Amino acid sequence: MAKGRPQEFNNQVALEKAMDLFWSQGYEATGLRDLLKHMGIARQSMYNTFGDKRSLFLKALAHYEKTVSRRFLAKLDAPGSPLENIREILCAWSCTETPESQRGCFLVNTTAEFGSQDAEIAEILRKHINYSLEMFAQTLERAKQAGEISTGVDTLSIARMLVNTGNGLALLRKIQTNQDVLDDIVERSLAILR
Amino acid sequence: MAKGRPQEFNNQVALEKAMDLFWSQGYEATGLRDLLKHMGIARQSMYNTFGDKRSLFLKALAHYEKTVSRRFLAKLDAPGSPLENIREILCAWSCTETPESQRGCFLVNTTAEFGSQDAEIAEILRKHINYSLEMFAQTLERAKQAGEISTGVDTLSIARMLVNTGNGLALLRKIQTNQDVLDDIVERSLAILR
DNA sequence: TTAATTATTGACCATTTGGTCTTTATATGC
DNA sequence: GCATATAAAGACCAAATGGTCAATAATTAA
Repeated sequence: MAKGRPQEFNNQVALEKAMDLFWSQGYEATGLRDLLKHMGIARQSMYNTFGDKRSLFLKALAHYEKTVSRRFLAKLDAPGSPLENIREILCAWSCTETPESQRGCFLVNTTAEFGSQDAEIAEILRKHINYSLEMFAQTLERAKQAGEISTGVDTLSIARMLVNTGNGLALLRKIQTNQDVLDDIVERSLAILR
Repeated sequence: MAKGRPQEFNNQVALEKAMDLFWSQGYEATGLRDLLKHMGIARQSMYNTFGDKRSLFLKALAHYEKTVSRRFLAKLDAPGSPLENIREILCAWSCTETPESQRGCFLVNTTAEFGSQDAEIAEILRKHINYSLEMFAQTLERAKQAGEISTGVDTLSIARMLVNTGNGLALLRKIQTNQDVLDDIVERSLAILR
C-alpha cells in the first residue's frame, strides 16, 4: 500500500483540465493561477505531480496527441469505405458548428507558437505529423485495393497534401465561420482523387 | 514647421523592428523591454507614438499585411504566365532555405495565437484572406484567358484551396525542414489544374 | 530672451509572473 | 501511540510585467 496522505485528485482529470486551457489560450497566455484554478488543485500539488509549467504543457500536449488526435485519426481504420472515412475526417476538421471549433487544433496552435524553438515540443509535433501521414497513406492504399481510387496514385504524396490541407483548415476555422467556404476546400481537395 | 523637440527616430523603421520581433515571437511572448531594445527607442517614445503594446502590435500586423504580404502577392500580377506566377508564390511559401523561414508567416502565426478573440486583429486577418482569395481568383481567370487552364475551372474554389494550402505550408515550414516534402505538396496542389 | 511645445530619459509603480518554503493534514507500518 | 511519509494549503519571494510620472532637452514662435 502507498504510504503517506493519499492524493485527492485524479492525475488524468487534472491533466485534461490543463490541456483544455493550454489548448484554448496557448502556453504564454496561460498563467499559473488560471491554470491551477481550472485544474482544481493547489499549487504545490501541481509541482509535485507535473514538475513545472513547461513540463505540464509538454504532458498536456502529449496527452492531446495520444488521446484526442490519435483517437480521432483512428476513424480512418473504421470498417467500410476508406475514401469515405477520409472524407469524414476532413469534414470534421472543417466543421465550424461547435463553439469549440474556435480553438482549433492544439498541435497546430503549438506549431505556430513554438515552431522548432523547443526541441521536446517540436519532437511531439513532428512525430504526430508523421503518424498522420502514415495513417492517411495506409488508408489510401486500402482505397486502392477497394478500387475506390486509381492504382496509379502516389499515396504518400496525396497523404502529404491532405494532411497539409487539414492543418490549413484547423487554422482557417479559427477566423472563418462560413461553413460553405471550408466545405468547398474539403471537396476541392478530395476531387483530385477522382 | 513643427514645434517642439524633433523626433529622433523614424516611425516606420521603429515599427518594422517591432514587427520583426512580434513576427518571430508572437504577442504574449514578447516583453516590452525586449521590444524597446530592438526598436532602439525609449519607453515613453513608444507610448507617445504608438499608444500601448496592443496598439503597437496592431500597427505592426497591419504594416506586415500591407507591405510584406500584399507586396509579395503582387507577384501574381507580374507579366508572363499567370500559372507560373502562382507556382512561384507557392514555391516561395514552401521554401525552407532561409533561416528566416523558421518564423513562418506573421498573419498565420497571429491567427493561431488570437483566432477571433480580438475583433480588430481578426478583421485584419479576415481582410487579408479575402484579398489573397481575390488575387488568386483573378490570376486564375487570366490563366483561363491565356489558355493555361480549362475554361470549366471554378476559379474561386481553386483559389480557396490554394490559399489554404499556402497557410498549411507556412505552418509546416516551421517544423518540417525537408524541402522535398514541401515541394511535393506544392506540385500536388498545382496538379489539379492540369 | 522667453514662452510654449514636444521628445527623451529613466526612475517609479502596482500588479502579476513562475517558483519555493513552511505548516498542517492524512495516511501507513510498527 | 508514535515515527514516517506524502499531500494540501497558502504565505512568501525575487523577478518581470505593462504602464505612468516627473525632470530635462531640444526645437519654434514671439
